[in-house]
Amino acid sequence: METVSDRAGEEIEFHGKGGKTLVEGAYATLRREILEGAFEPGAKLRTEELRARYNISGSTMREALTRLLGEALVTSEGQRGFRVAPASLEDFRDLTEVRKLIETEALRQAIAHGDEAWESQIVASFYRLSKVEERLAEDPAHAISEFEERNREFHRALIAACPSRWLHHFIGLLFQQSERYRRMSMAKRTIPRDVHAEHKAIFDAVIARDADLACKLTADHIERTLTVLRVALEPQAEPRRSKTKINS
Amino acid sequence: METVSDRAGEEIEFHGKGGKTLVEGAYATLRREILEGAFEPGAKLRTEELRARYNISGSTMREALTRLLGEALVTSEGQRGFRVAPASLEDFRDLTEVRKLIETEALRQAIAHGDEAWESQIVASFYRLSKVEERLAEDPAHAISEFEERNREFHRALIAACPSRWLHHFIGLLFQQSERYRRMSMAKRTIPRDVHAEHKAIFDAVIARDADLACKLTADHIERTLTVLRVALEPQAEPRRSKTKINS
DNA sequence: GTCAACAAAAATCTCGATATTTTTTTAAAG
DNA sequence: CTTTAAAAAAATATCGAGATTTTTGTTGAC
Repeated sequence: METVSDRAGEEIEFHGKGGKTLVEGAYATLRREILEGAFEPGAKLRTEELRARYNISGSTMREALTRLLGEALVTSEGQRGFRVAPASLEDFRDLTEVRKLIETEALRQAIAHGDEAWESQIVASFYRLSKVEERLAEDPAHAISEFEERNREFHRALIAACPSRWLHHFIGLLFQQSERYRRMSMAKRTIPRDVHAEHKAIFDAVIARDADLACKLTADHIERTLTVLRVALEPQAEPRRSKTKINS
Repeated sequence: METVSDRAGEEIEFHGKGGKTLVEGAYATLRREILEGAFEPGAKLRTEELRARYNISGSTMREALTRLLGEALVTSEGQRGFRVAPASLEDFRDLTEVRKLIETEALRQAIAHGDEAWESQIVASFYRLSKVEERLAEDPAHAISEFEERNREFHRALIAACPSRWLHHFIGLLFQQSERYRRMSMAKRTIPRDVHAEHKAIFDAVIARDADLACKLTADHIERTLTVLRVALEPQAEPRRSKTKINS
């Protein structure tokens, strides 16, 4: 089992999936670290540095970085290497709008096509999500990653019956992008928010097969994270900066 | 200037862009070759073979392949290499539906936001497209690549005023995916089709800022290529195959 | 002091060879 | 003749070093 050195030189595991290739391991680990904010948006990603961090060779590291390029989590420019994808309120606003458009469409199709197996998967994932939401109030720092996982799983279950592969693909990309901002939003939590109540409302509407209501609630739900982050950023709005880049 | 060996061992140019890296060169060339159908959907892409074809090393070739992975033009599985992304009527049907959803939304936003500069770019690209459409009737085989380029440019110009980066990104991916099918559809041309008239109608509606009409026409325009390909495939529908993979 | 040219350092990109895994072939057994 | 097992071949994945480009630092002229 491979290991990688942590920030100060500790060693953390390479996410013990046996059959995987080194590229896939480095890719998965770096992706998570970017999403969790271990690397600042826009930060330089030196191959030599990362190569050493993950104990792999340069070319292998480049291949892992190139994968993240395809998910828009890193950028690469000509002859001057890779960077973490920049983050901005404007980007998140855009992301949110497109997500509303695509995810509500997928939800509508899922409600139209879904069978009992689909429903039961929603029930199960909603239950699992609810459990971790309780824990989130007590121990936010520790439960947040598990919350993210179950939140993703719940949202995936909702639209699982949508037959469009391309909608699923795009939603996956957008959801992942949102995760980065969502974590920032939770870190700077300013507005009190009953996420569980939102999920419950969506859950009820979907099980009741009320497509219009479910889509409306989902759109509001997606929008709300943007509002929270916007409020968290606006008060300290320095008039000098116009583009409001986000630096964690 | 690098060269690559053609099918029978000839040498063709590496798309003479000077400042590019070898990875970018191989990536761009292979992408075009896949889109043009030089490699069959689902075909194995042996690194050794490609490496020799483009005169680059294995790791560099892998990096180029990984880029195409992010654009869903190739697939990669665990420890068994890369393949050209499969193509199927079902995939094209899905692609078409999603494209209609996203591209009409972008067009609506473009019409709402567009200024005079936007309009003039549309006029220019429509003119350029019209010119090559004339040539297309006489000399299809030779004009097709130029038609594809100008067609892409026209469609891009139409939605250029849409402010959403993510819509642009997805539309770019979907348009590229469609290109592969579009070329198949043109090769097996069965139904007579006045593409120029379709473009003209869209052009007029957009310039008149009639969003509803423009979106309707665009959706029909996108749908029509699907219909053409469907008709071209259905007559020879062998009852044995259920999934109707497309093998050029 | 600022700018430019040049040199040194650092980083990126590329290569060719090796280790590992999968696939094919061959041989043996039931 | 089919199935199983072992060996050989082919293909993938990985490495570490070298070539190329960008960035940083220094010197000298104006």
